Amino acid sequence: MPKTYAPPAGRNWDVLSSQCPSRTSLARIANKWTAMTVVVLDDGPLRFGDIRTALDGISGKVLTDTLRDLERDGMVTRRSYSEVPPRVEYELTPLGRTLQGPLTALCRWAEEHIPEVLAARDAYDDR
Amino acid sequence: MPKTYAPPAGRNWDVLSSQCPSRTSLARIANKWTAMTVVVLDDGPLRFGDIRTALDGISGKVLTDTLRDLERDGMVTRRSYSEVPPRVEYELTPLGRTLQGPLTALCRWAEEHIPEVLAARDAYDDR
DNA sequence: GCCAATACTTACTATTGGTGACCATTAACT
DNA sequence: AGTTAATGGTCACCAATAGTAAGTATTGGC
Repeated sequence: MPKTYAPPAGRNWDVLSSQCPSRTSLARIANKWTAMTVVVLDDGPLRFGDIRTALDGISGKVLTDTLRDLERDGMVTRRSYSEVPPRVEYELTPLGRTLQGPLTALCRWAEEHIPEVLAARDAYDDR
Repeated sequence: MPKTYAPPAGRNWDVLSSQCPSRTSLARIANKWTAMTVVVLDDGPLRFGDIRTALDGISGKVLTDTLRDLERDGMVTRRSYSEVPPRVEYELTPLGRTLQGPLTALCRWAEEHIPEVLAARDAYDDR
């Protein structure tokens, strides 16, 4: 029987409580590389190298770490084919797909509101 | 005349491009403290100390840094009253309020899906 | 004169992010 | 036979960021 989890007795899960495991989970998903990775995995499985290219500027180590963390938390699956050169594909799980809405929204926000943000920064730095 | 910004010629803003300023902005908002701060500022202005209490576990320095960055990017306003002891209130700007939807969704996701995440971690660590 | 209260600084340490070099494997060239 | 290229990593290292703990300024109340 698989283990199931419930919040601490008499409470609900609450990211605002420093003891709550949901806060650790928030820390993982509220991260630029996580957001970009999930967005990029939107159209089906991708190979490691393709993700690396799509995420323009990410280092191999950081991408490995990001994908492993996402895999551990059940958001992506890793499929490795015994070929040479090696081929490894990553794909969102159903759980991972539930993140696409919120994380895509974040990326869009950054793109849509960047003019206001840049203007605000100028104003602040000019004071 | 206030400065206005447009994306690089012939392109749109794109967080996936490492040169695009929207990626810096994504890095700021895709952050656990930013998310929690925006969520907590939902009901009107709050004092520094109240935010600190609500964010259970954040240090003074990190909260100061977070709030200053949000202020610089035009998402919160800081109002300081000349009293002793000092009183400083922080409030979301209209721009900051447009972040509430996406960031509240992230926090909720963390709370709602934490049982699945914990189960996935167990499964991964048991392999 | 001393303490409490608040919103910070400052100096320090720990953790994370990021870089560049290297590795194992085998097909395709020269 | 030796060399090159491709892929998905790892490793040792350095830089940047997050976090900790102590200190500062101000002044009303005791």
